[in-house]
Amino acid sequence: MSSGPRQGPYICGIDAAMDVITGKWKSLILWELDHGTRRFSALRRGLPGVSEKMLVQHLREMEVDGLVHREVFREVPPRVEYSLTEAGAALNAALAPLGAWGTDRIKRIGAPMVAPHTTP
Amino acid sequence: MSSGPRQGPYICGIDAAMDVITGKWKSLILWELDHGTRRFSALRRGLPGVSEKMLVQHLREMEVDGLVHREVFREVPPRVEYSLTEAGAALNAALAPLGAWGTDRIKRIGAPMVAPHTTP
DNA sequence: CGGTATCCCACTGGATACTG
DNA sequence: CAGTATCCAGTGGGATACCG
Repeated sequence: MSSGPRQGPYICGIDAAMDVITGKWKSLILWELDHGTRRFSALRRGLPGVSEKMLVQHLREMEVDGLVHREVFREVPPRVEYSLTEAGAALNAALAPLGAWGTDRIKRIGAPMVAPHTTP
Repeated sequence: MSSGPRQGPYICGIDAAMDVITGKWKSLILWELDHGTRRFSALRRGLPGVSEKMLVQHLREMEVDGLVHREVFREVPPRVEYSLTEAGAALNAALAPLGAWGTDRIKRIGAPMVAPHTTP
C-alpha cells in the first residue's frame, strides 16, 4: 500500500498539483507551516478537528512528496519539528489566488465560517 | 440526498475553493469549458477516461455551485451546451498558478503524462 | 510528546444496462 | 444525443486504544 512519492501519470499541471494537496487537511497544513516551523502538537492545536492519525498520515505523505521537511530531535520528551521545503512554499504561494477566490465565494453565498478556535 | 449548493461551514478560502473543485474531473471540466461552450459529447471526448455518470454528476454539482451554465435546446436529437459562468471563469483563472506549479513538479520529478488523445 | 495499530463506515468513482 | 438507474470496489477519514 503506497510508499514512494505520487508520480502520475498526469493529465496536466492541475492534475499533478491536486494529486499532492488532496486530503482534507493538507492545504491547511501548508498554510500553518507557512507561518514558520511548527511542532506536531502545535499543528494539532492549529487544525481544530483533525485526528492524530490523519495529521500524521498527511504529514508523512507531504514529506514523501517533498513539500514538508521533518526534523526529529532525540530528546526527552521527544520533539519533532515540521517546516516547508522550497517546493512546499512555492505550492502555498500558488494556492493564494485560489484562497482569494474561495474567500470571495464565501462572501457571495454568505457561507458560515467555523469558529477559529473553540478555545478550551 | 444532497441538493443545494455546497455552503460550508468553511475554515478558510482554500477550504471553500477546494470544496467546489474536489472531484476527479472538475478542474479539467473547467479547463475544457474555458476554451468555449461545449456540448456533452464534446466534453466526453475531451476528458479521456471519464464515465457518463461522473461527467453528468460533476456537471450537475458545478451547475448548482454556480460554476457552469447549462442550456438545453429541446430539439431532436437533443442538444445541451455547457459554458462557464463568471464565477467559473474566475475560478479557472485562480487555478492557473496551481497548474503552473504542477507542470513544474511534473518536470522536476519526471512524472509521465497520459496520452492526450488516444484518438480514433 | 509524538506517534502506531485497528476497526469501520461513508463516500467517490467505475462498469454496465436502459431511456426520452 | 444526453442522459438515468444500479451495482460494486476502493479509498478517505474518524474513533479508539496502545507504545517508545
